Amino acid sequence: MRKGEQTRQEIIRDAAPIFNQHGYEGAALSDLMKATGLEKGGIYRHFESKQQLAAEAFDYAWNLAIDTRFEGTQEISNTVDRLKQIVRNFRDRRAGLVPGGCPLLNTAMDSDDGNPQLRVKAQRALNSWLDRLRSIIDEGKRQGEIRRSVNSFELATLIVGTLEGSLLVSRLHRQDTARNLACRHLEEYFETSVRAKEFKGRAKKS
Amino acid sequence: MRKGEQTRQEIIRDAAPIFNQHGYEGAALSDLMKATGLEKGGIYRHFESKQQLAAEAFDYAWNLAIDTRFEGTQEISNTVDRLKQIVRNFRDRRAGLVPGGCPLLNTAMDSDDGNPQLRVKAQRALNSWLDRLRSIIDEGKRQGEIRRSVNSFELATLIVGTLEGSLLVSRLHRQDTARNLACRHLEEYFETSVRAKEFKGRAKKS
DNA sequence: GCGACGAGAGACCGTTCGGTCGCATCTAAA
DNA sequence: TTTAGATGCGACCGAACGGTCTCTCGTCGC
Repeated sequence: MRKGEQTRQEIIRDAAPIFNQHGYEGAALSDLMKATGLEKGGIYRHFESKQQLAAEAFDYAWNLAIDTRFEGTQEISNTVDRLKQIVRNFRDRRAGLVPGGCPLLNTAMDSDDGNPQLRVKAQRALNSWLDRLRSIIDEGKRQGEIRRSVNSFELATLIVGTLEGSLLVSRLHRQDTARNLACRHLEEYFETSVRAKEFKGRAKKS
Repeated sequence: MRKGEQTRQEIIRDAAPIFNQHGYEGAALSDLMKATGLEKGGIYRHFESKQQLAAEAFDYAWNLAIDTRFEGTQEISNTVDRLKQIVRNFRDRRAGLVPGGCPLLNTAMDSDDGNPQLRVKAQRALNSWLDRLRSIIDEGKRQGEIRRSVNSFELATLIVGTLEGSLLVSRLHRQDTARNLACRHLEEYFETSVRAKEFKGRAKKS
């Protein structure tokens, strides 16, 4: 019983990059066999279908990604600075992740037509990410660090959209320019339009 | 000779939505046969491979998209207002496009691993889009409508990244919120950080 | 109206797909 | 050491894949 569970986890770990790089359809069982070093029967012993394996591989990849993006941010007391660190994490911390880029971006596109099971997983992943950002923004508003005029849902959506979009352009261009640009833009935006102003000036725009 | 060329164009037109919705691998020949109403031999009479058909279908879809996004913008003399109209076009003008969403976004993701031919096409499409935006921004700088401090390449990249990212989130969420938000954000950004402050004499309403 | 050729059909090809299953082997508790 | 259940192998399956080729039919210049 012990050995089996260990093998199962290894399969997930080895299969995740394949799914993340090639997509669900593009990840052939032969690829998964090569990556895991197992034969077909060895894989199907632990998963009842390719779908199920893909689902667990996505969870593995996404958890790794989301943990990395929020890494070392809990200690930052000021919420605006915390948001800035999250943006910087998105830009800088790419080591240790599952190869193939953001699992959310990949799976969202991959499952857009067909594959409802993976699509639901991607939607939940997006929502969980948005929720974590929203709660930070709401906390900031409560603490007076973020302007009351800021809509937390809208800001969270803007952050996610901007970051993921820059990722797409960066990947197509094969260079980091777009990602760096988006991060700088967001940090600037946080300072000019999100962070609550001290009493020296009056907030004038939304 | 005439009949053949007409059929060829019809195949491209009918195949484009299939490729745009399902991706290259996901678009099976049987799907293309159903969409075109032709048998296998009828399709291969006009295209020497699935690859070639996919490439031409992408060109068709992308030209339609890019034309629509710049539709009715040449007449706008002020460059900042022109940029704003492009953003609005991106948000609003979705009728008449090839179904399945932005061909650039789709093909970029689809060809990220493997399929170098389509990837090159996507890269060129991105560059052509960026170049058209850059030339507008440069024109604006020359005419004093856009601040000299603005880097045209960076602004163009930011616009594209923000728009495409919002598209992704919108599609995953199955609602337009993210797209509308991104457009509003960009328009605001144009006014606060792009439009030159001095010459407000030629302010033009949209 | 005829003949030549362009156009399309569809049977056929080898390969690969996801998935199954009987069997050999390994593991670990008694 | 024994042994029963856990684990993994790989031949096998039907379906679907992209692609080829021959043959028939429709179109169009003469």
